[in-house]
Amino acid sequence: MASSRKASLAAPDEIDVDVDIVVDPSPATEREPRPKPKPKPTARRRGRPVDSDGLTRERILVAARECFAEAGYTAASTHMVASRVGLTTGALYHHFGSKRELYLAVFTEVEQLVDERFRAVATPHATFVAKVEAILDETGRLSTTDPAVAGFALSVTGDVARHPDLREAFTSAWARRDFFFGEVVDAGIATGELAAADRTVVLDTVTTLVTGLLVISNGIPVAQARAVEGAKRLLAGTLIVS
Amino acid sequence: MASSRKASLAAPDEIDVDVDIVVDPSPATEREPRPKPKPKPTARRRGRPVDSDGLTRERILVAARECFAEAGYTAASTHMVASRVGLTTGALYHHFGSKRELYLAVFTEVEQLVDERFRAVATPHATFVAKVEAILDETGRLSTTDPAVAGFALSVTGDVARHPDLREAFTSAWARRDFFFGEVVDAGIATGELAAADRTVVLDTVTTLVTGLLVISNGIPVAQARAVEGAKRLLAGTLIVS
Amino acid sequence: MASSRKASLAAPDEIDVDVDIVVDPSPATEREPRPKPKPKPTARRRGRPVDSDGLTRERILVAARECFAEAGYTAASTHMVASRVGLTTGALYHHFGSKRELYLAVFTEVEQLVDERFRAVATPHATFVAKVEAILDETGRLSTTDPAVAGFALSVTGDVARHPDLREAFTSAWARRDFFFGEVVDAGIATGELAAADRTVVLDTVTTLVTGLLVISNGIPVAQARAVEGAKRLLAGTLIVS
Amino acid sequence: MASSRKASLAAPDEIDVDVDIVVDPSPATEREPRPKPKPKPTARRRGRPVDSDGLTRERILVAARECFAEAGYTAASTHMVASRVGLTTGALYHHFGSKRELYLAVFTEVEQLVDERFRAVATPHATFVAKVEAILDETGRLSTTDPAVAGFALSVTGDVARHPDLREAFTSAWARRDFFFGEVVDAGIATGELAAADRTVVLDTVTTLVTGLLVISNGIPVAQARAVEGAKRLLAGTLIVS
DNA sequence: GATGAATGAGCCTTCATTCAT
DNA sequence: TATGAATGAAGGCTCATTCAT
Repeated sequence: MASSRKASLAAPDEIDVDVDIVVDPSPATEREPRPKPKPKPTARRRGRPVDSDGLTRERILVAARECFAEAGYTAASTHMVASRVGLTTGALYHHFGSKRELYLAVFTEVEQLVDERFRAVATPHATFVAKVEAILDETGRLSTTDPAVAGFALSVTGDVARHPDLREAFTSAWARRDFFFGEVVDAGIATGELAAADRTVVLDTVTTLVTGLLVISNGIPVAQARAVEGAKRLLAGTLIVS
Repeated sequence: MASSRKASLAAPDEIDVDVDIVVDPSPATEREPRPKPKPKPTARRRGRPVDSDGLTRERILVAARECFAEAGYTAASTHMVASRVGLTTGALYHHFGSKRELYLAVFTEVEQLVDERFRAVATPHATFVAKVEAILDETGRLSTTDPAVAGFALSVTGDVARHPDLREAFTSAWARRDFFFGEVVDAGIATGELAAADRTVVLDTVTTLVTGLLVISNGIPVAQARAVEGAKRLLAGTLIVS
Repeated sequence: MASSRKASLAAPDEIDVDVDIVVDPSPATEREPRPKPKPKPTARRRGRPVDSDGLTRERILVAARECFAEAGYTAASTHMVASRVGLTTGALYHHFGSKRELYLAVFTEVEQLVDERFRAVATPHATFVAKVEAILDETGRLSTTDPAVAGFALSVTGDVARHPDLREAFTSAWARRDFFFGEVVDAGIATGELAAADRTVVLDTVTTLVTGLLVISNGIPVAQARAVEGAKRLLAGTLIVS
Repeated sequence: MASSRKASLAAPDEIDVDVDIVVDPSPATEREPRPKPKPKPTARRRGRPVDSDGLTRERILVAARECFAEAGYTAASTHMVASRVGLTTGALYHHFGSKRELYLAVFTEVEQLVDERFRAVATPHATFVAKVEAILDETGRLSTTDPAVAGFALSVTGDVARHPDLREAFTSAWARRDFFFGEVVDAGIATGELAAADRTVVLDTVTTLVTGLLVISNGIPVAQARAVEGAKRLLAGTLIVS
C-alpha cells in the first residue's frame, strides 16, 4: 500500500535492450499470496491463516534466495522478501530471528545444493578433466535452471566481503567447496594428469573458472554457455591451435 | 499511462526518487528525464584553468571509488564518501547531481583506466597467447596495486544487475571492453592460433577468466596470483599433462 | 526464533489444586526454557472442578508482577511475561483480556498485599510513632523479601501517570492507602502525639517517607536499611542533637 | 561503575512523572511550525561559527526533558520529542547520535541544574538543619517551577535501572549528588548537630526524603507542599509532640 | 486451554537529497 | 564553494493482539 509514487518516473528509455539481466522467472509482483495454488483473494486475516501448511518457512527461504540474488544483502529488504511470499515483515520474524539469520539460512541451503550438484556430476567421472568438465557443464545448467541459486552464489562474494558478520557461515562453506575441488584436483594428481606440485595452482584456477562463469551468467546467459565450451576446450587443449 | 515497468526487474527501487520538479508549468505528461542542467565539465572549455574544482572533484571520485568498491552501490552512503574527502554530503552535490551520477562517473573512470592498462600491456605483444598472458598478469597487478579499482570492477557486476538505472553506462563500457578483447582474439585468428569460428567462444572464455580473477582477488589475493599462473599455463597447454 | 516446539508438557494430572500453591518465589528466572510444570503427583482434588485455571492464572500474575517491576509497563512485553511462565503470548489472552487488564490485576493484588502487610504490623501498636516505625520497618522488609512487590509498587507511580487508562484502579488504591495512613495519623491525634491541625501534613509526610524508601530500595538496598533507621530516629527525635 | 545492585534485582521502575493530568500548558503540541526562537542571548562561545540556530539543539533538549519526564525512556519516542520541537525524527539525529545520547545529554543537564540549585540554596546556611530545610524547600520549588526537571529526575531512577547502557552517566551523577549531600551532613557534624557515627544514616535519610518529595510531586503537588512542611518540622522536632 | 502463525502499527535509525546561508 | 539543518521515505525489528487449529 505504501508504494505508488514512483509512478512518475517510469524510465523514459523504455527501449531497453539486450542484456536483460537474469531475473526471476516468476514475477510475483507484490502482495499476492503467490505460491498458493488457491489464491484466496481476500486479504489475510489477523490470526492464524486457515490454510497454514507448514511450508511457509520454505517459501520464505525461496523468496529470500531470489531477493538476495537479485538485490544483494543490503538492497534486499525484508519487505521485499515478505511481500513476495504474501506476508508482512513481522511474520518473517516469526520464522527467522533477523535478516542476517535469514540470509545465513539461505546461504546454507544454497551452498549445500550447489555442493551436492557438483559432487553428483563429478563423482561418476574418473579423470580430472572429465570431472572438471562435468562441473563446468553443471555450472551452466545451474545458472539456467536455477538463476536464483547462481545469482545468490555470486552475491555472496560481495555481500560477505562487506558484512563481516555474515562471514561466519561463509568461511566454513568456502572451506567445504575448496575441499571438494581439492578432491577433484587430487584425483587428477592420482591419474597423473596433474603434477602434485601444481595442486594449489590448479585448485585456484578451477575455482576462478567456476566463479567467472557464475558471474558471467548473471549478465549474459549466452555468453556463459560459450564460456563453458571455451573452458572445456581450454582444458582439453583444443582451443588454441598452438 | 500506466508506467510500463519491466516486470523483469524486481530489483529495489533505488531509482532516484525524482521528486524533482521545480514547479514545472508544463503538463504532467511530460516526462523529462531530468531537468538537471549539469555542466559536464569533462570537456575543458576556454582556457580557464580548473580552479581547484577539478581537484575536489577528483578527490571525490577517488573516495567514491573506494567506497563503492568496499561497500557496493547501496551500502556505500554519500556520507561515507563525503567524509572520506573531508566534506559534507551537501558539498557532493555541487560536483555530482546525485549518487547515481557519481557512481556513473566513477564507473567511467575506472572502466577507462582498466581499458588503458589492458591495452597498454597487450599491445606490445604479437600473439594471442602472449597478449592474454599479459592481460592476466595485469589483472593480478591491478588487484594488488589498485584494490579499489579491482573491487569496484567486481561490484559493478552486481550493482548494475540490481539497479537498472545504472545500466546505461555499463552497457557501453561492457561493449568497449568486449571490443578490445575482440581485437585480441582477432589477433589470434590472424596469427592462426585460433580458428575464426571460435571467435565468440574464445572471447567469452577470456572474459570469464578475467572476471573470475577479479572476483577472486577480492577474497584471497594469494589465490589470485596462483590462478593467474594456472590460467596462463592452461593457455600454454602446460597445466594438464594429458 | 529457535524455540523448540514444546509439544510435551501436557501433564494430564493437573487437576490438583491444593490450597493455593503459594506464589512460587522462584519462578523461571529469566527467559529460561519453560519451567516444567511440576507434576505434583499427590494431587488431591477438592469438590471443585477447578480446571487448573486458577493455577496458571496465578503463575501469570506472579511473572507479570516481576516483569512490570523490572521493566515497567511499557518495556515489559507480553512475551516476557508469557515465556517466564512457559507459555506463549496467545495463552495469556485466555486469562487476561489485554496487557492493561493484566497490569491492573497485578496492581490490585500487590496493592492489597502491601496494604495487608502494613495493616498487620501497624495495628498491634498503640501510638502513632510506634505504628509508623512498624510501617517503616515493614517497608524495608518488603523490599528485601519481595523485591518484585516493592519494585512494582514503585513502578506504579510512573506507569499510571504515563498511561491514563491505567489510572482507574490506581485512584482507588491510592485512596485506600491514604485511608489506612489516615487511620494511623488519627491514632496519633487520639493519643495526643499529633495536633489535629497537622493531620494532612503528617499524612503526606509519612507517605513521602514510605515512597522515598520504596524508591531507594530499588537502587541500593543497604541505603534503604539505613534510611529506615534514620527515619525512625527522626520520628523519635534522636537523630538530631539539637 | 558496577554500582551495587542486588542480585534479586527487581529493579525499579519508571517512576513516574505525571506531569500531566492537567493539560500541559507547555510547548508546541504537535506539528507546529516552530516555536519562535526566543532570543536567549546567544552566548556564542569560541569564535567557531556554530551558526545562528544553535538554539535548535537546546530546544530539543528541553522537549526531550519533558518527554522523558512524562513518559520515561522507553515510552518516550523520538517522534514525540521531534514533533514537540516541530521537527522530524531525522533532524534529531543531526544533533544527537541516538536516543540514548539524547537521554544522556538531558540527564547531564538536569543533574547539573539540580545540583546547582541545591548548592545555591544550601550554601548560605550554616547549620545542617538550615541547609536541609533549604534543600527541601528548593525541592518543592523545583517541582513547581520546573516540573519537567523534577519529573525527569524521578524517571531517571527507573530508567537507569532498566537500561544498563544508560547507567554510565548516572553513576557519576549520583556520586556527585551524594557528595554534595555528604558535605551538608558533614557540616552538621561540624556544628555538633549530628554524631559523626550517624553520617551515612543521615545521608541516606536525607536522600530518601528528597527522593520521596520528588516522587510525590509528580502526583499531587499539594501533597508535596505539605510534605515539605512536615519534613522540616520533623527535622525541627516540632511535628511530634512527644 | 494453548500454540503457532499472522497482522499492523510503531519504534529507532539511516539515507539521499534539498536549500538557506 | 561548502556547511549545516532539515525532510521524507524506507529499513529492520518489536509488540500487542487475533484466531484457526
